[in-house]
Amino acid sequence: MRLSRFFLPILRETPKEAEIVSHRLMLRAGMVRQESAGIYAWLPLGLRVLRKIEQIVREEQNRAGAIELLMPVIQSADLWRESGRYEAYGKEMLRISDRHEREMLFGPTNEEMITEIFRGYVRSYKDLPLNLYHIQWKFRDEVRPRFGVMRSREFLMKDAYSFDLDAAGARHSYNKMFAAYLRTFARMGLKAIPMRADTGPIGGDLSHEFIILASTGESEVFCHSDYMDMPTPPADIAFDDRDVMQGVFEEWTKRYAATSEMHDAGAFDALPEAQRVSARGIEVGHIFYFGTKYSQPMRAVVNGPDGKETPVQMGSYGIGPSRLVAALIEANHDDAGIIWPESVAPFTIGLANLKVGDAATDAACADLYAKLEKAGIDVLYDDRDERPGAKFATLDLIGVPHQVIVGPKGLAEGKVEVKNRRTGAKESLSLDEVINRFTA
RNA sequence: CGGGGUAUAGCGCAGUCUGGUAGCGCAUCUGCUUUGGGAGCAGAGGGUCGCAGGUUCGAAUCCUGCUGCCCCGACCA
Repeated sequence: MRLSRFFLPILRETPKEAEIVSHRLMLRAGMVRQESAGIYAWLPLGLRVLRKIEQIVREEQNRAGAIELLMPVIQSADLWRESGRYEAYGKEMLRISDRHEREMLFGPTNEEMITEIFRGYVRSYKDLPLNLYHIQWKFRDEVRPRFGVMRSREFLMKDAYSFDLDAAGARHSYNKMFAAYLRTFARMGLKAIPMRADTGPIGGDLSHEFIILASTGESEVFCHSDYMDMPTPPADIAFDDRDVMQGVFEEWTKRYAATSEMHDAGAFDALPEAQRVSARGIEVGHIFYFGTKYSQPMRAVVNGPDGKETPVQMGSYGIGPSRLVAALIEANHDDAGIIWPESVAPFTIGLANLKVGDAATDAACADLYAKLEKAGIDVLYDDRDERPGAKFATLDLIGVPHQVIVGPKGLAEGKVEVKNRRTGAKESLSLDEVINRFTA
C-alpha cells in the first residue's frame, strides 16, 4: 500500500477524552473514530488489525473443531422470552421495535438463537458433539462505556456454542475451547492466564476468564508466578483425545489464579512470596459450561442411544476481537507509539522513502516495494513528500514491526537501513539483502 | 442510575466574569527555500460559537429549557 493513496488520518495531538494509552494511540494512529458514546467506526488501519485478530481466532476455532456460521445482529424478543432472559437481561439490552410494532432487540449474545437453530435440525445424539461459532457485532448498552474500544457498547465478539449428549462430552468440549484459547492468545504474543470466574448472567457452574496482565486492566487479579512462563499446547495437539485435553486443562488450572471476585486471600497468601503475582488484568476471553440452562426451557433435545429424548449439554465461549486490539496496544507500546506483534500487525514492513523526487531513492524504493509485495508481504510504502522526521514519527506511531529506511546517504554506499520497531536495532543492508531477509 | 464537568475551525485551546458581531497554536492550501528524527519564511482558506427559546438597539458572552460528550462511583465480552 502506498501511503499517499491510503487513508491514514493521523493526529499529532491527543483528543482530550482519551484516558488510557491504547485509546490515545488508536485515535492518534487513525485506527478508530468515535461516532457516539461507546460506538466506533473502524478506519482502515484499525480494521486491518481487527481482521488479523479475527483470522487467528478463526483458525484456532477451526483447529479445535468448531464450525463457523453467521447469525444476525437483530433478534426477536420472543426468542428471549423462551429462555426467560428477555426480562432478566435488563437495560443493557437495546430493545427496538420494527414498523409492525414487533419487539426486536440488538443481540448482546446468542445463546437463545443458536439453541433455536440447533433444535430446528438436530434430533440424534449421532450428530453430536457439535460446536458452532460466529464472529459478529454485539451491542450491550453499558451504563458507562469508556476506554475506547476496551469497553464499548458495540463490539465484535467471537462466540462459540457447544452441544453434547452428556456432561463428560460437554467437559471435553469445554477443554477443547480452553486449549484453543491458550493457543489463540499465544499466537498474538499475549500471556493469557485462565482464572476461575463468576458466571454472571450467562449462568452455569464452570467458567474461566482469560486475563492478560496490564496496569490499565479493569480487574484486580492474583496468580502464581509459574503462569508467566508456561508452554502453550502445540498446533498438532490431540484435540479429540479426552485425556490429553483434560491434561491441558489440569496443567493450566492447578496453580492459584483468580480475579478479585473469586479471590481466596488465605490460599494466595499461603504461596511463597516470590511466587505471588498481584496485578491488574484485562479480560480477553470467557468460557462457560452451563449444562441444560437453555436446552431445557427451549426444548433442545436429542434422542440418545436408549431412544429417550435428552436435553443437550451446552457451553459458550467468547473472545472479544475488538477489545483485543486495545489490549494488544496496552501490552505493546512505548513513548513513540504502538509496537505490533508481527502476527497482528496491519503491515509487516514500513518502507520510508526519505527523499521523494530523488531519482536514485525513488528507484530503489520502487524496486523494493514491488519485490516485497510480490513476495506477499504487507508493505506500507511512505511515498509522501514529507521530511524524514515526519516519516519516522508516523512509522513509529502506527507500530509497523520492521522499518526499511531508504535515503540518499545510505544509497551512496548501496545500503538501506532496516530497523526493528520493538528492539530499535538497526542494520545496514544492501537491497538484495533486504529482499532475502524478508522473503527467505 | 447518582455525583461532577464540559460544548467556540479537523485537533488542542483563549475569549464568557465586565454584552459591541470571533482569535491563537497545530493541521490544511499556494509559493519559495529546505530534506537521516514531527523544517523556515510569506500568503490564503476554513467557524449558523451544541440546539431551541428569551432579555437587549446589539448575545459566544446574560436568563430558561433541551441535547451531546467526558470524568468519579455501583454493573460488565
